[in-house]
Amino acid sequence: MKSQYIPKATIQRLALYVQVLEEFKRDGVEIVSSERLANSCSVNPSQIRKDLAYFGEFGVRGVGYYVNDLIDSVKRSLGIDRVWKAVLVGVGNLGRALLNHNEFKRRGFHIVAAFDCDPFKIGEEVSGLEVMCSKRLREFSQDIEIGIITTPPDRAQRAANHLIDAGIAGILNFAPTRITAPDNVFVEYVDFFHHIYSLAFNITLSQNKESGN
Amino acid sequence: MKSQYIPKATIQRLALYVQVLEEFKRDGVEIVSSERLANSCSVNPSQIRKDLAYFGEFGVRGVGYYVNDLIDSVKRSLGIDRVWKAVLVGVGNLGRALLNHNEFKRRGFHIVAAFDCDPFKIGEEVSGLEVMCSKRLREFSQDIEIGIITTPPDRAQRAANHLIDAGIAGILNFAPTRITAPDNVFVEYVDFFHHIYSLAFNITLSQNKESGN
DNA sequence: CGTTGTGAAGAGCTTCACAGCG
DNA sequence: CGCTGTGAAGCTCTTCACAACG
Repeated sequence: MKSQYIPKATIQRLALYVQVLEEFKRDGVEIVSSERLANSCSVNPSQIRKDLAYFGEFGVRGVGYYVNDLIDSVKRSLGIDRVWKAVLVGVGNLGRALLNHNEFKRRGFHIVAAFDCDPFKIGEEVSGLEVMCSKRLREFSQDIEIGIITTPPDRAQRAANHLIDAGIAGILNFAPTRITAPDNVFVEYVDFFHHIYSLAFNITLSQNKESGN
Repeated sequence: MKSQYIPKATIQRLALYVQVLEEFKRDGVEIVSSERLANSCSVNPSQIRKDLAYFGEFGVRGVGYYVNDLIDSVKRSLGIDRVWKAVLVGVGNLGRALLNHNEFKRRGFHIVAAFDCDPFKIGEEVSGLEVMCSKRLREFSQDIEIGIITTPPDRAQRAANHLIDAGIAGILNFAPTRITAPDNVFVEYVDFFHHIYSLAFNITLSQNKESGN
C-alpha cells in the first residue's frame, strides 16, 4: 500500500500506539496481534492494520507484530527515531514545568534554549538553561526545528513571529489563542480547556438524559 | 434542528468558537458573520452554521450573530455557564503549575482539593490548598464532578480508581497512559507529545517532499 | 491454522447550494 | 439585499469480510 496521503487521525493514533506498545514492552510482551493492541487502545483492529499499512507491512501473518520491531517501525514512520532540537518561549509557570519535565529529553526532543521578554527573568537559570531575551532567537536559526510557546495569549503571536523569523519548521502553541503562520510552518495547539469543556458537555448531557426520563 | 446526536468534532469546535468569540468581544466587535468567525477559526462557514444549529437558532438572517449573545448561547450549550467543582491528584511539577493557573477559576472550574500519595507532600500547602492523602478522596464524594490526574503514568490508574470510588463524573488525564473507567465516567486525555509527534511527522514529510524532487 | 493486508461497503462528517427570512 | 439555517451531495474515514500467506 504505502500510500501518499495519510489521514490526520491516523497520525494521532500512531502516537497512541507507540505509547501503548512501550507499555507492552515494559511488561515483557514480545508479540501482539492487532486485536490485542486494539483493545488496549480502544480502537477497531482493522483500523490498526490499515493505519500501519500506510507505512509498510510490519506484521507476520498468522502470528502478529513483534513489539520491539513495531515500536521502531512506527517511530521511524512518524520521524521520531532521531533527536529534534526545540526552544521554548515564555518562562512562566507552565514554561518552567515543561523545562523541568525530563520526558522531553527522554523522547528525543531536546530543548536547547529558553526565551522570555520580561527583563526580570532574563539571565535567570531554569533547568540548566539561561533565560534569554526573545529578540536573540534569530541567533539560533541554524539550530532549531520546533518552537514551544508558553506565553500569555496576548504575547503568543509576537513569540510566534520571532520563531518564524528564526526559520522554525513547527510550533507547539500552549497559549489559548490562535496564531497565524506561513503555510510552510506547522502549528499544533495544546489547550486542555477544550478537553475539560468536552467533559462538561458530556456530563451535562448524560445528566439531562437521566432526569429527562 | 436541535438534533439529539452531536458529532464529537462539533464539541471541539464549539470550544474554539468560544475562545475566538471572547477575543472578538475584548476587541469591541459586536456582530460577526459566520464567514468572519470561520476565517478566524480556519473552518468553513457552513460548518459553523451547522454546528450552531445543533443547539438552536442563534443568528439573525441578513445580519449575523451578536457576539455577546452567541458566547452565552454556546457556553450554555456546552454546559460551561456554571461553576464546576474539580479536584487534582498528583502534586508534581505539572500539578503545581495547574494549581497555580488562575485560568481554571476564571473559566468556572474550581479546584477544591489536591491529593498526592507521597507522605512528604501531604500537609504541604499549594496555591491555598492543603495537599491530602489520596485515600481521603472519598470524603469529597458529595462535592466533586471532575478529577484531574497529574500523577506519573504508573500511578494514574490508582488515582483514577480513587476518583471513581468517590463517584466522579469525568476525568481529565494528563498522565501519558490509558486508564480504564466504567462507561458512566467520561475520560479525556491531554498528551502534548501526541501533538509534538504530529509536528515531527509533518516536518519530516515536507522535508522529504523537498529533497525528493 | 491464525492473523495480516486490503478492496469494497458503510458510516459519519463536511461542504454546497439555495430556500427562508429579517 | 444579505446572511442564516438546512436538505442533499460529496467526501473522508472507519469497518467489514475475505483473500493472501507465513
